[in-house]
Amino acid sequence: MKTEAAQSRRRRAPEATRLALVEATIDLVRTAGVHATTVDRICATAGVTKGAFFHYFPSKEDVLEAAILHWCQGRVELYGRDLGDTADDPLVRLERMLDGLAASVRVPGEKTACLLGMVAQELAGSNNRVRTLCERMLEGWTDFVAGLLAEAKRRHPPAVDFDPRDVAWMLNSLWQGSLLAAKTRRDPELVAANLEHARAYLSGFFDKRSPP
Amino acid sequence: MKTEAAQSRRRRAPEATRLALVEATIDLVRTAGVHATTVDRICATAGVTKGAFFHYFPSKEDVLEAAILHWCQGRVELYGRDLGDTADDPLVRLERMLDGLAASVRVPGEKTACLLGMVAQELAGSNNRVRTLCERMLEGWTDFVAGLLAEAKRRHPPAVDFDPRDVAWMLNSLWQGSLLAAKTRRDPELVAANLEHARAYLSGFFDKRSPP
DNA sequence: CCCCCAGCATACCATTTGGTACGTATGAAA
DNA sequence: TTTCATACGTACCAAATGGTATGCTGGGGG
Repeated sequence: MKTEAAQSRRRRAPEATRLALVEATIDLVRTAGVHATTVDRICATAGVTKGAFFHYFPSKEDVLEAAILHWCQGRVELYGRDLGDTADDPLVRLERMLDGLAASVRVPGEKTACLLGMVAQELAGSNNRVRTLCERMLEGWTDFVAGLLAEAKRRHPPAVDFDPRDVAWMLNSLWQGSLLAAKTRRDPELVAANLEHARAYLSGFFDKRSPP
Repeated sequence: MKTEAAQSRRRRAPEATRLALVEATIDLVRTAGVHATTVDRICATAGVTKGAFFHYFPSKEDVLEAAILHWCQGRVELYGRDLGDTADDPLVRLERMLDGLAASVRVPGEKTACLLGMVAQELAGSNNRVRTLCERMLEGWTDFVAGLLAEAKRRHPPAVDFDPRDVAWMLNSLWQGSLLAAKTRRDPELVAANLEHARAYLSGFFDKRSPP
């Protein structure tokens, strides 16, 4: 961890310090959950003191929200690259997305956990502010996938009809549940196996070869 | 909450007191998570004092484990009833299971949360004892479903081959993820919709009508 | 009838936690 | 060169938390 904010202690680098705190939060929450991630530990991981922490964030809840935003933005960028050109066939882009997701849990040092899932599971029942934010983020991702599915329907009239948003939510749910199960079993390959089922299910809709 | 253990304060009812503590733990953890569920709150909900708590459980982790065991036993009994006779067609029993799961989130006062999922999400990365217990419980459920699927394969040779355990893990993952998403969106119907996709996927395997 | 131990209740404790008060260093502007 | 707001660091605090020590109490065995 210990970003450059640690070394350049008294050197002014506000953005770097803030980012270090946000990334430390992401890292800690993903491994231990929200409540087990204390402000002190965030500071220690980021290499700054409490004074710095509360200079940037009025409360612990505020770093959490910043962390969620930063995390989701990062994921959008990551998967966005994987998907390739927007002009490509939506079905191909969908395939690339599944490949990208499977690949993301196979990265050696990477934890098998989604920040959004961790936070939502822990706080959805008790903190409505955070719950709403998680809902918005989940919805964003689902909308994107639903868009791909809708475009795929238009370009490749499916053999069986389906509701894009409905299917997108199913994929999102399966993804979250897969991470949960994989982490519990300590077997990232479970995610890949589940994504293969998702792929098979999707291909069931479009199974007659369609014109380019 | 407040079970009869509250009223019969000085009345000796060891089993009732223990059960009250376990059920209070289940209830609280399902809504707020593990770390947010304090020993004090468990005691208050169960209507007993800390002295009683530590008389039955050496530590907080021990109630948690007892809660997990009790919860899983309760679920096995609940769904066991829904499935009907063991001699029935496994495919029919599978359908009943999906119906039972969908129904379980529609119960009016019921929370949209699985104790196992909550605990696993929060502790799998930090507490190996509890993680292992959760893994065993998840595996138990998966084995059961895999057994049904294997029996279904035997009785109704499927059009497309599949690995029962693999599919069972997928269903388990989808279930957990659906609860997570439904809780975040505050929409239990999402679970039902996702289970319909599961049903459709399964029927894809057995889609040619087979003899009774 | 008395004793004694399981089954609680009460009071307390050390540590941790989120948060505050306030001091100090830095660099850019005047 | 002085000024001054920003960007931190240090020292502290009240509350919460998991856990302990110890005392009381009722009912079943002797």
